[in-house]
Parts: sequence; C-alpha cells; structure tokens
Amino acid sequence: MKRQILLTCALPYANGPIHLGHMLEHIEADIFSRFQKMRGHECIFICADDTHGTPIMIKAREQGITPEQLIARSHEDHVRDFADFSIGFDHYGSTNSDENRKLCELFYTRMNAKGHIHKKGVAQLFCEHDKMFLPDRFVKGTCPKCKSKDQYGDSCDVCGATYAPKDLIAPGCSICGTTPVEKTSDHIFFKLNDFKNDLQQWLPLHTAPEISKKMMEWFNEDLRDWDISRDEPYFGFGIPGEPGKYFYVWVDAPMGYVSSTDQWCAKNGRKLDEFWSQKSTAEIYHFIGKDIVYFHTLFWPALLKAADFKTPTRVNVHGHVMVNGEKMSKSKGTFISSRVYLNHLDPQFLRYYYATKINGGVDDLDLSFDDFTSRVNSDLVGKIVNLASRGAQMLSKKMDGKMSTLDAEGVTLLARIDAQAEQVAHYFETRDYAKATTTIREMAEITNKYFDEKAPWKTVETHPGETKQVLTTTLNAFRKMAIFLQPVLPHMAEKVFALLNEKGSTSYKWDDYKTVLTNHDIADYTHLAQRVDAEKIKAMIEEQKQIYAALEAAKPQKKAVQAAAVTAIPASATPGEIEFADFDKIDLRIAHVVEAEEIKESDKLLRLKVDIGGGVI
RNA sequence: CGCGGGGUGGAGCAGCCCGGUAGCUCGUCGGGCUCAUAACCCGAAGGUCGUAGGUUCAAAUCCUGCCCCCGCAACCA
Repeated sequence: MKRQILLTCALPYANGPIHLGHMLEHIEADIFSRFQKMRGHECIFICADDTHGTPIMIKAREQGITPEQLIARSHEDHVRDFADFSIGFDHYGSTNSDENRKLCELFYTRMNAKGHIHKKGVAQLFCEHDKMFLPDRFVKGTCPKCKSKDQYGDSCDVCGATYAPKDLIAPGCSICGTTPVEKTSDHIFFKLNDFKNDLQQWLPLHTAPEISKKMMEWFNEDLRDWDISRDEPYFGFGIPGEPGKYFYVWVDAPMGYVSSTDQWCAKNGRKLDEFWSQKSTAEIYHFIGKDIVYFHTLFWPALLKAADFKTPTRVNVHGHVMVNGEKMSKSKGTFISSRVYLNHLDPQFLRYYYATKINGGVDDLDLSFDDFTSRVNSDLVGKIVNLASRGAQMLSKKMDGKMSTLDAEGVTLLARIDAQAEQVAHYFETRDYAKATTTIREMAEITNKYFDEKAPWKTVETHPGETKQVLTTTLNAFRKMAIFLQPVLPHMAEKVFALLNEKGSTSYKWDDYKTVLTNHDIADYTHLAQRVDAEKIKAMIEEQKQIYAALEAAKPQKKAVQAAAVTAIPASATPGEIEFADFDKIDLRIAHVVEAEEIKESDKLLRLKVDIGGGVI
C-alpha cells in the first residue's frame, strides 16, 4: 500500500546561520524522507524559516535593515546550506508569507468562535526608551536569590532560580540599559485547559514513552491559559480585530508547517486537505529537538484541534549535539556552522557519521572528531567504499570492464545480504539508523572476507573466468550496500549509479537491490569518497574560532558606534549568552561590521554597515 | 527530596523491557596478504557494567539511597 507521508523539521530561526546541531535533525529527517521515497511511498518533506518575534526585530534594528531584509538573507543562507548537505526538501518556505498570515487568522477565528479565546490585562516591564514591552530574556539584572549580576528576567544561570523579570534587583533593558517601568496591557489567551483531556490521551499515543512520561507532569494540575499575543512593536502578524496586538511567534511558527504544505500543494496542484484535514489519512511526522517538546506536544496539537485540523501522527524527538563530549562552545570553536564545515569537509561524512549514531532516542549525541575520523575512514571508506575499488579497478584495468556471472559462493553471499534487507528497512523505518549502518557495515565485512578468501589478484592471469565471477559478485554486493545506504549517502549512490551504468532514472529504488547485474559493462572507476584528513578538522575549528574572535573584538566597538547613532538605535542587545542560533548569525554579520568600522567613523556608520553587510543592498 | 533522560574495557556505542558465562566498531599489540584510498583478513590484551545496599540459586539487567552529566520548569524560536 502506498503511504502518504508529510515530514517536517523544526523551523530554523531566521536570525542565525545553520549549524551542526540543526544538521542533526535535518539529516535525520532527510534520511527518513529518502528512505520512504525509495520504498515507493509519497513523502513530502517540508521546512521553512521561522521569521517572527522580538529577536529578529532587534537584530534587524542593530544592523540598520528591515526585518524583511534580515530574513531574506537568512533564507538564502539556509536554503543553500541545506542544499549543500543534500537535504532534499520538497518545499522550504517562510512563516512570513500570505499563506501563513491567512492561516493564523483562520485558526484564530475558529478558536474564537468556539470560545477558546479570552482577554485579560497583564503587567509587564516596558522600556520607555525603546518604546516596547520587554520579553523576559530582554531584561537583565541581579538575581534576587543569589545576587549574581547580569541574569536574565526569567531565571538565573548561576543558582537556577526562576522568577519574574520584575523580581530582578536593578532590572534593566538589555537593549539600552534603561530601567524599565511596569505597565499593564491587554493580552489574548488561548484556553489550553479546554484540551487537557484530549492532550492527556493524545500524548502517549504519538510520542515516545520517555517523552510522554515527562509531559505527564503538566497534567498534575490544570493547564494555564497560553498568552498568544504580543504588543507592538513586534515583527509578526496582527491579530484580527485587535489593533496593536500581534500573534506570539510560537503561534505562527508551527503554523508554518501547514502554510508551507499549502505552498507545496499550490505548486503541485494538490489540496491542503489531503494532508491536514481531520479526515486525512496522511501520516504527519514532526522531527524536533528535546528543547521544544512542549510546544509541539501541548500547544501545537491543541491549536490544531481547536481549529479542526489533523494532529500529528508522531512527534519524533532527538537529543542535542555535543562536540568532543562537551556542549558546543563558541570560544573552543566547536560551535560549527554548516558553512564553515562545508569549507573544509565533505557533507557526506557528517551524514554518515550522524547516521551511525542516530538510534531514534532522545539521548544527546556526541560528535567526537576522533571518532568521526575513524568512523568515516575505517567503516565507510575502508570497508564499504573500498569494495568498489577492489572490484571495479581490477575489472576495468586488468580485464575488459564487463561483469560476468556469480560463482556459487557468490550466490550464497548475496543471499546472506538479501536476507538482511528487510531488517535494514525496518531500522530505517524506526529511525534506528545506527543499527541500519551497523548491519550494512557487516555486509561489507563478509564481502571483504569473501574477496580475501577468493584472492582474485592471484588468479587474474591464470583463471580469468573465475576471477571475473568474484569481481562480479563483489560489485553486486557493493551495489546492494550502496542502495541500502542511499538514504544516508545520496550523492555516493548517484556515483555508484553512474559507475555501474545503471539504466532508468538517476537514483535507486529500494527494490533494486533484488536484481543482480550480470554480463554488464561498467564505467571507469573514480574514487567515490576521499578519506577524512585530520588537518582539515583542525582548520575548520580554527576558522570557527576566528569568527568568534572577530565577534568578540567587534563587540565594544559596536556599542560605541551605536551609542553615537541618532534615533532609537540600541546598543549591543546581547551581551553574554544568547541562544546559539542567534549567536552564530551574529558571527557572520559582525565580520561585516568590523570592515565597516575600519573604513568609517562618523555619523553615517549605520548606512555603511548596510552596504557592506548586505553586499548588494 | 521538582521532573525526564543518561553514566558499560583508552574512545564511541549495543545489551537492560522478557535476570543466567559482557558484545560491536575504532584504538593498541602480534600475525597474514599485497587487488584496493597505508586498504583488507586473522589472532591477542584490555571492563569489580557510576556508587552503596537490597531481592534472587543467579543482577549490567529488577528494587532503594547517593554521586556525576544532559535537558525541561509555560516570555528562549
């Protein structure tokens, strides 16, 4: 039966570049998507940029550009990075689209009509200087509990206490430093508790046990109303009938899954209802990180239910990437952006490496570069790819480049491999890519053993006929492995496709493993993958470190410049640690700022920044 | 006592649900081979399974306490 599958990754925030943490999720989902497509199912892989909210607005201000310009740049970067890692989205949209706006309005209208919305006043800190209400993370001050300085408005990094921003001692706007005042404003709330029972039943059926177990905590008491509005100025969508009120970014972000599907449907002559109507039989899978579980397993399904849409079939949660056993660190250069990685290493390596570690669970995944190097060099290049080299080179250099037939042991060998095929498929289906790649590696091991025992290099002169059978067997075994690995290594599979002169499309279907190539010409052999050079890893980390250093160096200057600027241009918005995605984006842009400042130091600084930072603007 | 996940040879992991001689890859050491990208094949050494107790004929596996790491705690996208 042909399944209809819709796949999504969490939407990357549009104020930072893609880094190796994002790539874990996208690679995991892409492998799943490619696997399903190979199996003959319809699988639509959707993602988009998440473009709204205060951080984007502030960041754009800092750079003296509009939020639209900022998100356009991010979109371009993101799309290119993903493409270079062979992430095969069927559509990559943006939450800042007409489709998304209409959808938000539709959701809101339906929720409102059914009585799930209400309004009440909320007292919140307001910065008179920046003329805006401050999200918790934009208030900094001294922790009321342990007195640590420079803590955010929601919790203290030092002692772990949680509190409200107004509880901070000497709170200040993190943008301009002004002491904020408390002001009350009406906010719009979604009555999440209306869906308490639904959610409680839904969770265990659609998430992994460890996740639903954790989420069950929420049901110990009634669910609080969820504040879905923000006051202007805010970069987002206005709430219908509520002037000056905007949808909170976490409302329109997951909505991007639906609106992007809509865009894909429009391009392909399909109907959104096929996927998202309550009657739809399509399977919807969200791939997300463990940090945003509750948005996807509480708020999101509740919103969908409230608006009469289909709820996800499964929310797949993965852990976070650690580098060399530690959290990714900017100063150590382990906070590696996709682009920096691509400047030094083959994206296939990361795909393979992550695949060997992804087991469908929520554990954190350690990206250890020593392990990375040996895994790729030994398993992938040494054991698997080497088979092609062993088989194909002899066939084309010492013989006529044409396969013959299998020998008796060859028939047995290929049967042993075939016997594992459905098991491998099962591993892909359950997202246990670690087991899938291990099984494939074992196929390579028995094939190498076979090759060694047969020792064709000894018989190539004396018994060409038998030798050819060994090479034919080896290449066929390798071909099966390449097919099984195609979800992980699509680029390599393409090369194998060409090497083996395959007919038809340009990539394999899963069932192609069932055929055996005999009396078949192959093309000249070229290496399918290079080994990892440890020097390149060093160079990559070094480059990332330098980008960070440039940022650090630019920081004080940036403050000085912005202090001199005329209207409402904030000083450095983000001292200390902001979220990683934020951070990396700064890295890139800062490099531009540095240049700008070297050239100029008068009152037109901001204009210059735009020129250089934007390149063509 | 906030909650969830994790702690297995030098590194990275599997095994734990359904107790019964601890498995895989890399690395190390020794051997083989020389077709292949110094690759491949064979063999060896190396672990009181975080820790302290408990249950049991038997515990990495089940139960309890503690320690350490990661994450979450509704305004971090």
